[in-house]
Amino acid sequence: MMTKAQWSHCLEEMDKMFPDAHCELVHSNPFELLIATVLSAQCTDALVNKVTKDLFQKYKKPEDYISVPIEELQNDIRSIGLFRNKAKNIQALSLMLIDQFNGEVPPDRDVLTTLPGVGRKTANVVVSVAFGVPAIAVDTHLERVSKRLGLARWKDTPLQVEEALMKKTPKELWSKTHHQMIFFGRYHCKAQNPQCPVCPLLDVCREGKKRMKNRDVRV
DNA sequence: AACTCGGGGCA
DNA sequence: TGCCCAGAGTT
Repeated sequence: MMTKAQWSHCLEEMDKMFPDAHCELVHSNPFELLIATVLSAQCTDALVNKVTKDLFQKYKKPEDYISVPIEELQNDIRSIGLFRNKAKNIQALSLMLIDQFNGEVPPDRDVLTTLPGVGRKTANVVVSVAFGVPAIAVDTHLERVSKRLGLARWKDTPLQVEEALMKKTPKELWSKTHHQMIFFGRYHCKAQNPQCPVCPLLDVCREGKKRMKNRDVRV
């Protein structure tokens, strides 16, 4: 397993590679971030941003989302995947915010998870980006990178990966680490054709060294 | 643990 | 045109 010192070195190298890593969802308040993050499940942030530009012009408050027929909301988000589920979740979620939370987004990860369409990953993004709560939102990028580097075991669940990362990372860096790892995973440590031959983390990466030894990697 | 829900992007 | 990408909920 990777040591804390090695992981600290990795974070420094990722910072050099992606100094501008940041949340890519376009939003101006916690409610918009919540909607954008729910929409982002199983699709890219770039795709979500195409939809939310118009969406947030039309829908400002939870009340606005439940004031239209579900077919209309479905149509407004049709170009992203899973739009029927997401439209239903957003209307149910808006109703819950009005009924239980005075129309506000609760700034608590475990409370957010009770909302429909909000799992642990989405809740972690919302509390960390909107409310500054230290959190590491584990998506497929973080999961893959953590397992390749040797920070987590191959059989670990996303929650186990999150716990391993929190254990090895200073708390004040949790939120930043999430964004760095997203960029590193998407553009460098890709699911297909990871850039091991030019990777600055190669000397401490379990999977990278294995791949270089086997030389089945395209350079 | 496996399955389902749906599109866009890209080769 | 077929493969790859990206979470939550249910069984």
